[in-house]
Amino acid sequence: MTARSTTDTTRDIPEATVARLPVYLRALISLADRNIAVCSSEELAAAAGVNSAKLRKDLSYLGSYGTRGVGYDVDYLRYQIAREIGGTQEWPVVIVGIGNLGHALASFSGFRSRGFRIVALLDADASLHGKEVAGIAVRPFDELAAIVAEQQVAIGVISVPAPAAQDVADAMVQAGVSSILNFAPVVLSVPPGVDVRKVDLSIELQILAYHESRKAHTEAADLDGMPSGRVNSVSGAAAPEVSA
Amino acid sequence: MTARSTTDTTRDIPEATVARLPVYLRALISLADRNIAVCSSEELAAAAGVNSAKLRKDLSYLGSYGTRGVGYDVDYLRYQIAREIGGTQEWPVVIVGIGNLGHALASFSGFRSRGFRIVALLDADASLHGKEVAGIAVRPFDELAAIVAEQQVAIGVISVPAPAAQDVADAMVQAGVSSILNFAPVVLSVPPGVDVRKVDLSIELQILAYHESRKAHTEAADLDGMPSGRVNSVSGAAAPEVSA
DNA sequence: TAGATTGTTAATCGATTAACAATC
DNA sequence: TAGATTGTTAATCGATTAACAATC
Repeated sequence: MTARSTTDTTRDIPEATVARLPVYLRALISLADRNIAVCSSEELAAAAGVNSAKLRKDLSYLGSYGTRGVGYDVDYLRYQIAREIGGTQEWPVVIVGIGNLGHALASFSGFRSRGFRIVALLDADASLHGKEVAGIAVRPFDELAAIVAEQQVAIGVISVPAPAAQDVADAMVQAGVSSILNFAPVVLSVPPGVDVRKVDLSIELQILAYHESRKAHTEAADLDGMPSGRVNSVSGAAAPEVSA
Repeated sequence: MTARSTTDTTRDIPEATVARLPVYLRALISLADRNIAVCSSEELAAAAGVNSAKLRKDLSYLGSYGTRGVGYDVDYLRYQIAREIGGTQEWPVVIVGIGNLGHALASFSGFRSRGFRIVALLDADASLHGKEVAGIAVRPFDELAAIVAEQQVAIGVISVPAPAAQDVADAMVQAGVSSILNFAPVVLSVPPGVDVRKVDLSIELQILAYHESRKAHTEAADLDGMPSGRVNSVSGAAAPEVSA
């Protein structure tokens, strides 16, 4: 019955909290860049676009890293969060599908700076092989298994057209990848133990359109100038996981 | 106190449900393409990667569009969902920031096929002006206000580097855009009434890495081959909205 | 000590799920 | 009528929030 490892230091952190930790980390980095050494939960929450109660609750799952009456040491908290979310190690990543989107992903500097190293770009299209994208040569899709084994790749990114996505996922799983970020607009089937997160660009727009179409109705009623302060907005993609 | 319009036919649909409606719509289109005229909640749920109880609950917010003992008429349900999420009209969209990502977004065929028409590509970089991307000429960022007004643009996409994102958001809001899809890794401030959704590529990978780092511990315990069926995975980005 | 701010509790809210009565 | 499947209810679960005791 697959007993849990006994080394269970891992307090389990709620999914919603896990999804916000990278946001807090980014906010802390931004504060550190501005030479701010200490911050209150109120300040950090503002920088992260959440309310302070939620922030404190989230941080409480990690431990007690603040000082009552004072606040949080920016560098210390930053280190603790980075450690918690595995940001202190480097993760090798493969990208499969080097079309427009794959090209953009390969060129995206944010991955590297957050501990992800793109070790290979793969595409089934032979006309792309050998071409360099962001300084990395595109290689044949067939080499996936060898690359994953050799470089210990745990995370794969799928940016192929929808009809090819399931086959790519199957090959990734077969090769030993156990976390997949999927940009193809399809529901992937994967065995238990494999995590899939999906980024679906049209769906994001469709959700906006839904709310937009509802706004039209009440627009007239809002014309009497109501106070219009600014609100920090975060709507990170907090997606449910898959497969135990 | 901004009274609600009296034309309140809108049963209010939970956010989590709204985020899944586009997934159901896509599943129905796929069924229709395979000439399937009727489906049960069980079948549709499988195609959408959710369980059938959730699907039925979600659909119940729209109305009673099924037939007990029979199932759902694919075309009819498809139409009803499309109507509900505003997919029967066309939404003009502007994209600001035509770097690698903006280029990929402009070329993405999924937008057009889901009722979004890209009416303009804007960039502050003069060297891009006049260049065509996906058949659309890149224009100066300055023209934003004129374009939004002229084409009645409600939805804007931000794919500029992080430091420029807030300025772009401000200009969009000023011009009359009230829904923003933000790809820049920053927390945007917008006035109430403006919706922001955020797609944050590094954060998606960081969430995967978090779970991945926890998997390592229990790996050994899982070696005794447990049943490993397949599981449909959906982890759409179900993001909380912003600003009332 | 007085003031500030954390970490935690408890209440509330929203989402998920199983079960089943309604009904084709 | 018997079998199938929806739409809804009620229980459960997880996330958010306000409030405040603990404590620097």
